[in-house]
Amino acid sequence: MDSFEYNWKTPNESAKSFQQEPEQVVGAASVYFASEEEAVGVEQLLAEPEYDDVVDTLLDFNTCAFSVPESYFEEFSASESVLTKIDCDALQRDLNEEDKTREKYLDGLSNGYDENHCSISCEDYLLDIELEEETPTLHDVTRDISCIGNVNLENQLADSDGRNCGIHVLKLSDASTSSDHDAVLLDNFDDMSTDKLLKVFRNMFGHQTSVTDKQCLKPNIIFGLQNQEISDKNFCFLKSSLDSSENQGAKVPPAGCENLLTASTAFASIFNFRRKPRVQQVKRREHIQWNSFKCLSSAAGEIQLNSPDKRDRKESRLGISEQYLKCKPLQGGFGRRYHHRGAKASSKPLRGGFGRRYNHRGAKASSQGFGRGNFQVGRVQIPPGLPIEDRLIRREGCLSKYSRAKKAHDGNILSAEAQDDPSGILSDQSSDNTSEDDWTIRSETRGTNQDRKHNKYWSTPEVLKLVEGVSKYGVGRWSDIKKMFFQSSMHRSPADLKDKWRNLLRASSQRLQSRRGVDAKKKHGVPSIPHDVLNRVRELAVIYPHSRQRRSRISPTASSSNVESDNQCVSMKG
DNA sequence: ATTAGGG
DNA sequence: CCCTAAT
Repeated sequence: MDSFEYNWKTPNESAKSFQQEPEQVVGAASVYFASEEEAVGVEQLLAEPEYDDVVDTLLDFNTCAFSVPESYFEEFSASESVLTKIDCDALQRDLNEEDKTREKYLDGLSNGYDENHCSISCEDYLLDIELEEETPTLHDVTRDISCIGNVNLENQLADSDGRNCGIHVLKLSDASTSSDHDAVLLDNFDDMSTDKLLKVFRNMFGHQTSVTDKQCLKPNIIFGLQNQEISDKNFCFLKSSLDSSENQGAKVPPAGCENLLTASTAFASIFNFRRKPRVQQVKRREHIQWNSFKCLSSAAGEIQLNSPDKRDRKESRLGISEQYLKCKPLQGGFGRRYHHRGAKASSKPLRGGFGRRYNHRGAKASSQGFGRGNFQVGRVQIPPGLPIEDRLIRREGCLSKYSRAKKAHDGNILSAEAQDDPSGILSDQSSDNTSEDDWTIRSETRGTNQDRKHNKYWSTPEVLKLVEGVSKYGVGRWSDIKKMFFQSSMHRSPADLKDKWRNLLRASSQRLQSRRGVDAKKKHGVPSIPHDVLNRVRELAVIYPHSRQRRSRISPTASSSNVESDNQCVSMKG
């Protein structure tokens, strides 16, 4: 029953509320508040000076997430008088207690979602903030909630005056879920059957309601219409009646709420639940972000507002991200991803530190010829390996012909090099099915991917060579080993040797290789390291327990006879 | 420039 | 595989 997804309450609670008397049903809120009471309740809650910190409590910029514990909702829905009579002490206590468990919520958020709590993404809202300084702050948004509430009040008044709410609802929700292929005409609520109203309600909020009273349904639907209209205005999901004589004063946001569009968009963004499937989530975010951007930009009169096709939109988004955010992660596309690596600009948290970046690393192109350093342009650190065109292009988010050709050329070289090594397994970049959520210019960079040097698995012969080299030179003289045993292979830098040795050590010290791990490797076609090799590694580990520096202090006589010869060999050579 | 060690 | 500090 994904129709409950947008409810404030958990599915269980919602189900429970369905069995209650209609009067007790406050009307489960959807993405938007389903009832005026709830909207006003939130407004009042946030407006209360005692709850000034509520916003801060709920909105944690460090995680870019909005966490609302259940207790709040209970407070919301329990009392008929909504929030004005909430026991302040109780709420405060809840807040305090919640401090402790808040991290748990947030952890849950970062892991996906927590069944018991609504997690709400505010990234879209933050994007809004980023785009325009005059974009409302959260306080503005909360203030504007009253605006939304007032709209409802006004319209209720208008409605009670006998005026019609002439509205054509062209498409209130996803067509696949809508059983109404025809537009629903809400010319007159009073003329509509209860069934029809229920249908409208379901289409609007995505779930059914047990409320059968027309008088209860009407405000909900009106309110939903207003919000939906406001939010999705640009996409014409709903449009005002063509008959202007009929709908005067009925459906338009009242004057003086000019910024309602923006505000409510931001508002809706805040309350955009994260519990939807990922794909939907991405779509929704894209939608909202574009909408927000459009609103803001049109206000600034900067860009034309043609509805973009997908590609244009993407480019625009890139423009936004590059220009305004400057810190969106840029993921490398190689088959196995160890960490998220991001455009290095984000080493410093953006805007007072929301968004902990755990292991986002800079996109690096440290091929051997260029050393391992980066250089920095402004706040953005650019990989040194790229030609200047590409550096600029990364900022612009579009590619010139030249660079395309260049990249293709590089890609050929890369693949040719890969073919050169039959034992190496090509990293398949195509299997990278990361969603469009990442802000990479993947479509452009794919094929070259200089973010990572290579990702060639170590073949058994290579491992043998390494072991041989270590037994000859000892642990730590990686450059020597590289020179002697890996001269031909241009990849495998000394550091790589060192890393591989460390991995070998790790593998060898693992008592019983977990059956699962081995199977997984076999499944992926990765040749597991022969046991005798691992044994040899372990031997060498005993012989050369530490790095070269330390080892030099160990008296050669302390080593076993087997090592003795090796050491002699080393000393003879070096 | 190399290496060790953390990530 | 990348990054940084240390040498």
